[in-house]
Amino acid sequence: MAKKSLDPQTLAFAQHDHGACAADALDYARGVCAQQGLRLTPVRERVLQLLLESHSALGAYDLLEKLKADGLGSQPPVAYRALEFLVAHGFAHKIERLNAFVACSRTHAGHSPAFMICRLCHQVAEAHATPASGKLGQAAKSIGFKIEKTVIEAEGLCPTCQGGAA
Amino acid sequence: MAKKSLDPQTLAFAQHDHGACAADALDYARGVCAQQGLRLTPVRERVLQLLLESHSALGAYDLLEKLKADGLGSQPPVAYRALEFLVAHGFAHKIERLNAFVACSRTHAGHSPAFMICRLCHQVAEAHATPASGKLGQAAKSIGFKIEKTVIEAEGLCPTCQGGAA
DNA sequence: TGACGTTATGTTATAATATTACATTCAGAA
DNA sequence: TTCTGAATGTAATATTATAACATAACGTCA
Repeated sequence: MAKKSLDPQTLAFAQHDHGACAADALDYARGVCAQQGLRLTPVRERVLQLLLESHSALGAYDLLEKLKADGLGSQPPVAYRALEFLVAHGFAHKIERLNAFVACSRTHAGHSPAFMICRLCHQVAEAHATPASGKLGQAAKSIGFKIEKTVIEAEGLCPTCQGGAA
Repeated sequence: MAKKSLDPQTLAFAQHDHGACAADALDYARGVCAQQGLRLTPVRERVLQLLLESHSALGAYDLLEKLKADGLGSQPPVAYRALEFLVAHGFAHKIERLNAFVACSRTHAGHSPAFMICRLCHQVAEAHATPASGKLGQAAKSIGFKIEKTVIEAEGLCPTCQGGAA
């Protein structure tokens, strides 16, 4: 029985007001873009919205279909370019394990994220990692490897799916 | 100036007798297979050999080309099936970040590996991770997420490439 | 031995993910 | 307005991966 965490970093598996969660994230992205002179264009904003609709990872082609439905672009590069922008600016992350993308839960800036992927419900929770401090960091240091980026993804069962069905 | 580590886990970036390194790994795999009644068939053994030739990750299609040259199979499933076997039994690992595969440096059994990928020379070193103990483990525990498998991959510069060229 | 069940391989086709290249349009600065 | 760079539209194609089914090899046990 995990404590009923309200840690916004790992919201995905907790009950929460998802409408507000998504709206906040979108507002945040709009703010950052305004501040930094980034262009949150219709395609980019729509992709972010689509990612924010759930805490699941979506493939580029899933997104592309929805964009099509909105009349916002129909060829793969449209989706990939929007995702590239969102990832570059930290509004989304790629889940390498799934070749898919999630919105950033953005509760910490300039972070090095870690993800927990439920193999049943496919939701993805984001946590903050400190790769430099663990075994990996030690190993890197001891051999002189300079870490620039880390991919940290755990696959398993979320609290809900552990109890429930198959 | 990292210490001249002889840690076999992170051999990739250190000078070592690679012929022996590869031969040992192959012998080890043969032994395990003999012991456990696993069939290290010609295709599987050849794929392992190919992976062992370098400490770089190879794509399934790279391997397939080499298999072709050996007359050992020419269609994708041949390579993927051999890789599936090798990964399932811990003789190789998939590097999710690269959609490619490396031989296991197998210096620890039943492990949870972490990888360091040099973005210049493309070599990959393997280290032993303890995901349960770091921030990720804490986060998982606190929300009740049950980790079954972890992907831990660092991208950056190996000692050699830091000093050297571009 | 030979018939059977299982595991592995061969092969075709296709699915899923991602990028290149080039034309066009749009937004903002000069 | 004109220019410039950024963003988008679009076609084509590259790369990674799997499904499905036929055939062959292997082991076992009657």
